[in-house]
Amino acid sequence: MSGTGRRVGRPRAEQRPDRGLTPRGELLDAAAELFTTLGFGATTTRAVAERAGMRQATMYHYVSGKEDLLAQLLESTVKPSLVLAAALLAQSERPAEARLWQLCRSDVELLCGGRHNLGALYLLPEVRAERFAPFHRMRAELKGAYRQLLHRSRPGGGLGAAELALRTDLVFGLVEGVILIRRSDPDRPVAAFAEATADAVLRIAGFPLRDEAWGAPAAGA
Amino acid sequence: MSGTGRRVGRPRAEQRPDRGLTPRGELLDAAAELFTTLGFGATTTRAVAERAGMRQATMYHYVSGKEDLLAQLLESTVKPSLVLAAALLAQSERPAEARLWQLCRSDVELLCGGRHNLGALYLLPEVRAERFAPFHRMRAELKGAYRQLLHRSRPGGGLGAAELALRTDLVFGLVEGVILIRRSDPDRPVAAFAEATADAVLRIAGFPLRDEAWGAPAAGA
DNA sequence: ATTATCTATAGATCTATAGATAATGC
DNA sequence: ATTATCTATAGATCTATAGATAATGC
Repeated sequence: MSGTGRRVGRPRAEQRPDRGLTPRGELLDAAAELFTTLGFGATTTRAVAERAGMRQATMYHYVSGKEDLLAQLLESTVKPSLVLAAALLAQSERPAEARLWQLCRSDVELLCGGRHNLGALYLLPEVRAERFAPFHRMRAELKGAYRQLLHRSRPGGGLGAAELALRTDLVFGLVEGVILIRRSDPDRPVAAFAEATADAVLRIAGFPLRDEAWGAPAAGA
Repeated sequence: MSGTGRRVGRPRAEQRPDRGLTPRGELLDAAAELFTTLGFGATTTRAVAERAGMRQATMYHYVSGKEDLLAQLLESTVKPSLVLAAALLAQSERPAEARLWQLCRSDVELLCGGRHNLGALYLLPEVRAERFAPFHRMRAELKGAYRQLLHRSRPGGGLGAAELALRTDLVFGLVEGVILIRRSDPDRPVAAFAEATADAVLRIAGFPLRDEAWGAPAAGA
């Protein structure tokens, strides 16, 4: 696509090795680094463009501004989990608690695995703006999946609506809380941590410890 | 202190009802509102000063700039928990799990109780700067208290160092995760939520559900 | 001709300082 | 005299647009 060799248009002022990204991809990558490192408000369009290898004005050829980049970065942190959640909800033959565990682990890996702690962008006040409604909708949908899996799981089955909502919040809070944990310890190995978080979620949900009693697939609710 | 009546100095351009705060207090209050609402980078010195009832330049009479305000706001979100943690660590006659539960509840109430979601400021990239080292030190100290209480509690007693560190992270992550929960549901009643979070922390720590088995004071480790 | 990029810049900020001013205190 | 505040502003940005330029495509 953006392969080697001659490309149409005036050459860039500063040539750099081709990273195999589209210009928009280069901008997103630069924005991810700068937003999480310097902050959104403190990041200038010049900084983003220059780090992406182009002049400030050129950026407007590809995006309408910083918010455009932020919106896409946010959505990229939810979409894969949302796709997985939809698949898991359909697997009604598997015990709900095993599916809940898998969703948690994978969600934590997504939040902790990327090169930048993009989850930290969730808390930006700017994200409240109407412009980011699609992101908020996706996140609400993901939370809905957690709630359903909790509801269908063994100890969740008997819960009243209020109690179910509360546990959903706690579970979702723990999963997204890994954003803060990652912040204070950025180099932690991800895989084991993701599993430990998924274990903890099941404990919050009301299951006994996995290494004590859980492990063999339990009967579905 | 800043009571009624005549005050030294040129009067403010726009007179407003006295809120009983010092000028610095008015600035902190304005900054809390604006930082959490608009974002730190997007908040201008003019906005802070004007909302506090003075002109932009006057602000420099009291603070050296926005970062000064941010530093003090951050510290105010940890200090009360730190004081409580020190007191609890000294109460060696009480079961550690009861003290852990109390610390969690109180920490959540602090994070969710204030007029603004100041915890959301934790994730600002600006906060990494050397200038905020005191805040980071206080937070690390609070986390250390959680670790000790976990260690001294019944199920934590037998944990290896790595496992203890992991559970400390999960517990601390869940408690601070309430910042994100509050963000998506700002008007939740705090008291019940704080207790539910403390219950969840004990479950993560390895205790059975409070409403199933816990409640009577258990023997200390 | 089309495209991607560049340079240049108008207009709108924003921060932090300098110096003036309008109160009270003595 | 002291103090708290004001007005004014220099200097440094930053954003987004206008128009020029240097490639490839046909």
